[in-house]
Amino acid sequence: MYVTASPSIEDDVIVIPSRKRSIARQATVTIKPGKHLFLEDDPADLIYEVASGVLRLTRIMEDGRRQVIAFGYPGDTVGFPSNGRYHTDCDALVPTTLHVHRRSDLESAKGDPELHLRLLRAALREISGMQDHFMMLGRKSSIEKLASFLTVLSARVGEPLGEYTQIALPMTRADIADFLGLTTETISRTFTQLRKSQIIAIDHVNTVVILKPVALRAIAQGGSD
Amino acid sequence: MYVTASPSIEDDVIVIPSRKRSIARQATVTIKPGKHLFLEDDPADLIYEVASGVLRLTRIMEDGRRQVIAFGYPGDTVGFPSNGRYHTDCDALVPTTLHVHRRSDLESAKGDPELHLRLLRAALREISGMQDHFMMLGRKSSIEKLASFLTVLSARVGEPLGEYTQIALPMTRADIADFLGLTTETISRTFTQLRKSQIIAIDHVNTVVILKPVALRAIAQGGSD
DNA sequence: CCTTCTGATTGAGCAATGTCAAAACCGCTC
DNA sequence: GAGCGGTTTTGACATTGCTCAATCAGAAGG
Repeated sequence: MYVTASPSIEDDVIVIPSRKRSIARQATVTIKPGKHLFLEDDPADLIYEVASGVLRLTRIMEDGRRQVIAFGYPGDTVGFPSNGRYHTDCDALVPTTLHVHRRSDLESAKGDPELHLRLLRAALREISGMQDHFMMLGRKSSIEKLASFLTVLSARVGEPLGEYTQIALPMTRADIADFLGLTTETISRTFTQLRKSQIIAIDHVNTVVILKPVALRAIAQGGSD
Repeated sequence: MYVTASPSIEDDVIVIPSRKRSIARQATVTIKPGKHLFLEDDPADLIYEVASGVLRLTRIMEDGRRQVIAFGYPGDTVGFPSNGRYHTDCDALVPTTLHVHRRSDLESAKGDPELHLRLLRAALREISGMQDHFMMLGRKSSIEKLASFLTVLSARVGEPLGEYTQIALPMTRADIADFLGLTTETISRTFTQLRKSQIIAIDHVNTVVILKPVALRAIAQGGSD
């Protein structure tokens, strides 16, 4: 089903012992675009915190249908295990650096309680975010989905550009489609629709400027009736 | 937007100090059908483990669109907080008993590490389950969604009935629809379709018998091409 | 037993989104 | 700067699932 020749972490990733001596086992990793950090069903020995860059977490059905579970931005924790295994594939969209934690340190009762608590908080944040995503996947129209996506990204990683906010999109239209449960064609058409109504401008294919954030948010929440 | 006259827990729920003295603060609660355990944005002081019964976790948009986030069956943990608040409404479909934990005990670093770890495990299990649900919401057809739903329920709470498996459905068609991102009409039509192809039998509206579990699973995973 | 109410089913038509195909665009390499 | 491969955009058409509406079924109460 899935790629079975699981690459060892070492193939793709450079592990650098961290300078920080306060937390003994912490280390830093860098990963190049397109390279996998882990695959579904790999034993989940390591848990990662994104320090810089963007990750893509995906699941794939036997017939090739794909769902992008999440994009991992700085501050996000990825690699939550279940039954000791990863439950998504994970690769990098851009050069990405990560902090690494050994699962055994975090999950066992004897580990650093501070770290322990951080993992729990991250998991709870993750659950909350996923619940938002449910509403989006299950109940929103294509334009509401895309508007929601851009609104969230804007708040999270938007950069001021004059009086507007600019967003870099390191993922393809197909990635966005698989994240929102749509097709690339629908994503493309919906971008065009938002552009024509002057709510966004598309500078480059991968660079969006939000011209009317209020209107965008209104659409995201279904206020376009 | 949401019901603002938040009922205090005491209105709906009877808290009984637990007999188990080993875990000081644990208590048991019972809740009647239709009664709310908590509402979205309530301060999340308590975390619950379902002991018996079924809960429904929902989120509602301003315009009334609803997403059922999950059904809480025995063994499930509900009430994961984020920023100290609940992020869904939660009510009971049938009489339900729950074990109660104070959040402060679980989340702070000083709480019982054993319990602490159980909460983390529950959160990780939750994340894993939600990831499955993403694929379902984003990428499956209506019949695949319903087949997946019945397959999961069958494994989780199916009861043998002769050589077949019977499933009780304490939720309405509308609940199933809002769980799967469909409408009641589509759910109804899809049930009919599965019944006519002899894969399930509908004994009572709320009681389904799985006649061909293999076929059902095949449909659930997209094997109906 | 009859009425009533709510939820479930079925039908007909429609709208949103998917599919298939072609064209345009962008970044590379030669 | 011409050619190439992959991505994006656009168009025409098909299909899935939704909307609106009618009917049906089952539970509760008089």
